[in-house]
Amino acid sequence: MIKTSDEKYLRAIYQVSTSEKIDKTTISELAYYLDLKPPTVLERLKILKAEKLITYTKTNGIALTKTGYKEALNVIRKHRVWETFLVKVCKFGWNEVHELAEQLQNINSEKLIDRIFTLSGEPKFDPHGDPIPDKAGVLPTSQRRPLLNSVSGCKCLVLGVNEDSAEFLNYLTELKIGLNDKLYVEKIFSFDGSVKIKYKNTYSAVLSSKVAEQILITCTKAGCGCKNK
Amino acid sequence: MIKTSDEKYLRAIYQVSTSEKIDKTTISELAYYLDLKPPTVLERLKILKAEKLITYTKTNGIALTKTGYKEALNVIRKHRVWETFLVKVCKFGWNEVHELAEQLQNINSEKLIDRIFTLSGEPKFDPHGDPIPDKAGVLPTSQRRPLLNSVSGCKCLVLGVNEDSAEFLNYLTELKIGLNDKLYVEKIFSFDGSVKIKYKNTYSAVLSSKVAEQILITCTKAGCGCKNK
DNA sequence: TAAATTAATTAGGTACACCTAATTTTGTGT
DNA sequence: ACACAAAATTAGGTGTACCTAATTAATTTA
Ligand SMILES: [Mn+2]
Ligand SMILES: [Mn+2]
Ligand SMILES: [Mn+2]
Ligand SMILES: [Mn+2]
Repeated sequence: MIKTSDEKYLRAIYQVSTSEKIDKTTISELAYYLDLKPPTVLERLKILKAEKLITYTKTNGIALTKTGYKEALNVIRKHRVWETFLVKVCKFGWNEVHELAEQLQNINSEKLIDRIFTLSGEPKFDPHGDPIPDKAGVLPTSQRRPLLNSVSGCKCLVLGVNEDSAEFLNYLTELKIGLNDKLYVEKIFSFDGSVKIKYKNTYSAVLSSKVAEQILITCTKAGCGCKNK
Repeated sequence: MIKTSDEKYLRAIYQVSTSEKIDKTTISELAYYLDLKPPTVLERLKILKAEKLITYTKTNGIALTKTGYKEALNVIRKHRVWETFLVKVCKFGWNEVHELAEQLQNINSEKLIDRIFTLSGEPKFDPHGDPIPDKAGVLPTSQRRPLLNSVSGCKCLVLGVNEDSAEFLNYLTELKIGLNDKLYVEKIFSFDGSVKIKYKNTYSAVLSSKVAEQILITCTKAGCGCKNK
């Protein structure tokens, strides 16, 4: 049986290893993500390895085994289903749910998750646009890419964010940018890569490249020539 | 700040000390209720005492202080609100929710409990008929007493049960006895105190005194002479 | 009231999830 | 190739929540 503590690590390993900017999943990356010290993480990894949930070699770093991946996706499912429930049913803001979902994700009842999932309208994506795996561990697909790689004149739809942090989401909320909003890319400043956008008729903003990198969009203008990925 | 572990003990102390059949709340009673050994409980009680959440003297046993009582009722509230949500909104059976609510009761978010409470229809009583304290810690009242103390000819309404255990609730469910059902007391066998009831037009059953003791009812027949309490 | 029983307490563990400091291994730049 | 920096590992803690076995105190019961 997989323990609460295992779940935390498996989710972290999944998140770190699917993150764009990290090539190899190392102990120090994991420790940073989990806000723990490397020896603590190493100790637990040895157990996960013994449980055959991960493999770990110096050359390839940390990777999930088939079983480990299955378990990781199950935790991801629980986390994202709870987040969706909190936003859709309980009317929380998308910036308020991540930490709470981290508590709720280790409640141990498949039946409960099923009911919460139904109550939330059987969602395919969570409030941050992240795909929710089905019970078999299959992720729905969507072609999303960072707003950063757009060209001026592009018309986009916001499909998600790369960051869950309340800090970042608060910022977007302040700018009145949310999931499924339409953005018009007015200009890209090649100097620093910042992006000027217009949206919701009256709003406009200049987003730093750091912010534009975190906003995931899909281009809705046919053949606009924006570089995908 | 009150910890998860404190909450568990405070709820237990409340439950044991309000239980009819236990006169003094002792370490061994608590240990039995919590399924722990006495030294473990004693150790924790020392901390709770230092935190001024309980008082403990050999003569009076364990008692909650004002603060401790406040906290205990808050956990009780969370537990019972979750149970109600699980039954009313998630369509669980009343026999399936206690253990799950024990996990959920330590989720730390007042806002979440408020939303769950609203979604459940702002209930005053949980699925077992137990009163849900309001946010100020005030319990709604209802005059309930064991079915055991009835007289033949009595007409009763089931308002609750003394036992949460799945085992007991399964038994009642099998007999088709549930909350708010009307029972007609046909006969009391003075030999062993068992109670013959008729209900739902077609059903009838003989309940042992042990069972009748756990079913809480209110008498709906005026002046039927049944001994209250 | 003395003996027997039961409850409370003390003493001294284990397992787990974390830590710091020290050492060893690995990777990089010149 | 060598020196330096970064990452991994080892060694040896801490605090918390539990345990058993032994002792002491309090209650019953004879
Ligand atoms: Mn999240
Ligand atoms: Mn999310
Ligand atoms: Mn309960
Ligand atoms: Mn209940």
